[in-house]
Amino acid sequence: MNNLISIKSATLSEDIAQQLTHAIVQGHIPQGSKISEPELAKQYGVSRGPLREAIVKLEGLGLVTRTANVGARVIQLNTQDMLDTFTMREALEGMAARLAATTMPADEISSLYALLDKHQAHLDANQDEHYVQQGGNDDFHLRIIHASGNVKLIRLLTEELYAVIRMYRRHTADHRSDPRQALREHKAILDAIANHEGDLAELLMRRHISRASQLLAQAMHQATSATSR
Amino acid sequence: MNNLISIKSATLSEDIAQQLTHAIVQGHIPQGSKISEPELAKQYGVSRGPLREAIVKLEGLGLVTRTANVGARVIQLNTQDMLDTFTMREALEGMAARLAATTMPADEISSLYALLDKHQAHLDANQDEHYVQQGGNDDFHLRIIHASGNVKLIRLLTEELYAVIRMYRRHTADHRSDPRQALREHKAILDAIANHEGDLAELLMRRHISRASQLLAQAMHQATSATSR
DNA sequence: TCAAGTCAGATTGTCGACAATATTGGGTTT
DNA sequence: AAACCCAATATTGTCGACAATCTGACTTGA
Repeated sequence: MNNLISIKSATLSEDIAQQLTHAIVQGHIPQGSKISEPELAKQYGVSRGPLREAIVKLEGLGLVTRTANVGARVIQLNTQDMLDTFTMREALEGMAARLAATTMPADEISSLYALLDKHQAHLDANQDEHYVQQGGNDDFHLRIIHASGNVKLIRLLTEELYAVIRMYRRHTADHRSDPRQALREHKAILDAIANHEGDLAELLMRRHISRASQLLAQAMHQATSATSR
Repeated sequence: MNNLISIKSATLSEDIAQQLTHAIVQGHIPQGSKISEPELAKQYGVSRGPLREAIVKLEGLGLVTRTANVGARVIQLNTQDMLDTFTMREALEGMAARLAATTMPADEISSLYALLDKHQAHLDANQDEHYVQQGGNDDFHLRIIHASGNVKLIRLLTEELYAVIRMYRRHTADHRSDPRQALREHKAILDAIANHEGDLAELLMRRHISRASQLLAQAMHQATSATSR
């Protein structure tokens, strides 16, 4: 198995951590599976030292759980954890939207309006197919977060929490019932930010995320009841 | 130098991580100082392996920053980072208070009222000296957080963020201008929770933390301008 | 038949040594 | 005197080997 993405980092352990994160988020390493240090070390062609460091980092990201003398396991997504995570996200991204309403520069606002137009055009041209914007510069949520200007908040959301959030969003994308509704909500949030209405921006962002989590919970519930049948 | 607290963990690296965290939060290892792996390894009587693992964990906690091929440094507290951190805390603990308003059981509520009475009595008996409640079971904020029932939120606040928050609170405690005001605010928050008023509980918790951060910012500003004089 | 105990195999935790990179101090040049 | 270069030194990154612990199958006895 070869690594599709191979950005040379300064240190092996960083490399491995990135590759492992990608592999887990994309589902190449299945949920709940055990992480075998000797096996992965051989696979990536490194010794166990850097690999262990990478695993410790993944534990910090909440992608694996470690038990002493037993080893690491990839987390298993489940509805309750998802709801808990999205509640946190609601609080944090809500705050980010509030802050963005006072700090976002005018040109970034217009740039975001352009982005939403692009999304709109994509929906029109592709029979409402969901626009894949995972993590890239076209990710509306990431743009808002960065506009908050709060370094700590940005770091927490984009570096520590977003790996797990992305895993859940991968599911959302498949089961999203109405991408146009999401786009409308994005537009409303951006309007509030453009008008410097922090309270409103926060409220709308919260509702937007809350709604997404409810849709996702439904989808996950259906999925589990289907497999258990 | 001996370790005051020595709770035997299953693994050395956990031990070291805990001891280092304590040492940094308590200021035994000064801010901004470099972490020398050989030195600390000798000091704690372990090899560099587990020590490095501990450092990686501390990096995840935001207590140190690491640079490839250079090493780790203890973070340096400064006003901007503090404000950023407390803004996050505002969002998260505000949410915790909101959740607690619907999930906190009646006996825990009475127990918390008793705790506040105890704090009141302490203030009456000790000429308004600030009651030290760092991290223990008498910590009002921690009790609220746990009452939220959101596992992810609890983990984030108590395990990942609280180390840094405690470092800042250590300063607050010294410069707290009016502990009775803080107590009044705690009481108001608890009242809102007891009445199951989630909106109000969140609002009050946010104001409470915001006020604390402003006081702390003032204190830190005075401290820096004093030393630079 | 089943439960408890035992033992081999495999995996994780820890260590000491080597390689790669950064830091330093002295010396040289302009 | 200041700036630059280079070598010596120290520190971090990586590796392979050993020790401690867990896992699972087999044996044994009730």
